[in-house]
Amino acid sequence: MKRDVEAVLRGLGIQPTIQRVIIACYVLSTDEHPSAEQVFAKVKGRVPVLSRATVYNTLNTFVEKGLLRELVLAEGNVVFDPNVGKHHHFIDDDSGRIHDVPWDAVKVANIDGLSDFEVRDYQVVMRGRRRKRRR
Amino acid sequence: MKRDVEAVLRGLGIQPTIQRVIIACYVLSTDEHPSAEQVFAKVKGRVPVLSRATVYNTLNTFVEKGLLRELVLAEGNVVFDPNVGKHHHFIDDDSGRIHDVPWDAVKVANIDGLSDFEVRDYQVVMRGRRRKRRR
DNA sequence: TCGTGTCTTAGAGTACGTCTAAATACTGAA
DNA sequence: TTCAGTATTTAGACGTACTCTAAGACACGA
Repeated sequence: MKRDVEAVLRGLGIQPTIQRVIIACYVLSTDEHPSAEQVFAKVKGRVPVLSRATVYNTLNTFVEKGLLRELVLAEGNVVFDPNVGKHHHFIDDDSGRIHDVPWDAVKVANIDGLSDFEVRDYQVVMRGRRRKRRR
Repeated sequence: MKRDVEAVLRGLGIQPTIQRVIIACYVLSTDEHPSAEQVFAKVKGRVPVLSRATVYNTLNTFVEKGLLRELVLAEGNVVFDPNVGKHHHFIDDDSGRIHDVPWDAVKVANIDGLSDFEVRDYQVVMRGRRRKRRR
């Protein structure tokens, strides 16, 4: 795991320091959408010392290099999404948790028909209740 | 204008104080999507004294009562939208400005087909460049 | 080994927003 | 009108998320 991550970072031109590798290991393996503070809390124990500034710097670097995507969907904080492919988002009213929705699950038509806007990127943002899994 | 706004506020069960009327006049007449700080800056001059807390309280009250909608789309701050009907949003890469996109300009299909989620509300969020108006 | 540039650190600084306690304004009843 | 109770506003303290700064640690090539 660590090996792979190191290679990925190097491939993006990011020097794989201990801090960066550990942060990357965490954010790339979780299927949550953690905020910088959550990352800080999770990763802090796994490394001798770690400053808040490093976490913020590292996450921002990852976003710049395309390893992560930054999402601003809910109030109060920016979260990071290891899934950089095209997909939509669903936000649970109860828990506030963000879930990925596959690109093809929802169809959007006529984006190109807008006369005033040249759309580079888009997504559907949904809010509501998560349905109980039927078994 | 002031008269109308007073009536609207009263209709929603909001006591129309001077501060609230002036704030409402501003946010309801702008076609921007101002943040609380912007509202504070704009409105400050028009009333003898006005505290930051009042602006935040008032805007939150307006949202609760359905006069405004709160949007969290772009980094850094919550903005308020006087257009409470269904519509989509476009965010200009260059200026960061948010533009409304009519509900019918874009078609979304299969929202109801999602098996895991019960969608209460949704919108398409687009990013890109605003096209120069052709004349 | 040395030197240069990169990275990390702690803590100060900033921005946005909420909370508190006190002062003021409004309301309805007598 | 007067009064009491409630609602609203105020200044400033507080909280949280995030960025900046200056100094030290580290990495790597000559």
